[in-house]
Amino acid sequence: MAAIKYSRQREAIKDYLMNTKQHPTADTVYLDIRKNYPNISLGTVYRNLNLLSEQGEILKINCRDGCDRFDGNPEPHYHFICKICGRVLDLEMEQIDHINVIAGAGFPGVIEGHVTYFYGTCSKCIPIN
Amino acid sequence: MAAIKYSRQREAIKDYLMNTKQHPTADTVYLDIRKNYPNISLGTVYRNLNLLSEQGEILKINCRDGCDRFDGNPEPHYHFICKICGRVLDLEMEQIDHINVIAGAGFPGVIEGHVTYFYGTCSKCIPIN
DNA sequence: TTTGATGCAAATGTTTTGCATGCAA
DNA sequence: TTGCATGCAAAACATTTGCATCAAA
Repeated sequence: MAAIKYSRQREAIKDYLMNTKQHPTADTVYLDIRKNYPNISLGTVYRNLNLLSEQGEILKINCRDGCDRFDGNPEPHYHFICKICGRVLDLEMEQIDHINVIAGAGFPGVIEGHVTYFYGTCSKCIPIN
Repeated sequence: MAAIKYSRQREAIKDYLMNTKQHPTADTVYLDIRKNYPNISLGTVYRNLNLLSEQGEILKINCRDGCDRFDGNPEPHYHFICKICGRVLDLEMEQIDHINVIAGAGFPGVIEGHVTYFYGTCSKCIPIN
């Protein structure tokens, strides 16, 4: 197993993610980090985002709008995706692991977890009557 | 709005999906359809898969293994993805729409639905002791 | 000094698209 | 005839990777 060495680029990426409530794409991370590290490459951003999510330090969100998004909060939590503006928001709700039991009833395999996101209209996109 | 005209390619794709329990990728659909329609193009397969799923005649599944999969059964239902072999299986379980209510509590927007899949080990991949 | 990390560019894999032609209505 | 659908190839996109070089340990 390869030892992980410090890199200021990785540190900057983690820092950036921990200080935003947005759920940026890899490209957004790249563009923003580049303001402070003009020489950083997109490959490095991808490599570090993958490394950090494998290490459990960040979350990789598959929101299915074409590209992955990243969340600096590694605690398992649910997300909401606005179908109007596309924003990804954190939801403050309990874990709903009981649905694993529901899914497992009568299923011959082993259910280990679930991936869930909610969609709808966010407060900013609700039309004012 | 453009009228939709019959095409035997689209019919073959829909037929193929309705008669399989697999959840094939676009490329798999293409390769299999090509056995009967050697001249069909991948572009046509993609165009029709998108059209059919927009029409609600099939389901597009974002299983997060890089490419989308398709399901000839358009009724909402849940899927299980085996993390060992990657197979996508249908789950026979009730709709769990109560989780929308849980997610909506205290959330300022409107929750309209959720996307969920379960993962774990399928019966064929459970090691025999 | 050793070895992981970087920057760059090229490659990859999936999906979309432009366009001339084919075919349904 | 009209115009949607097709086949083909090129393009678009997100992501990964090979490699020489840089820097952490």
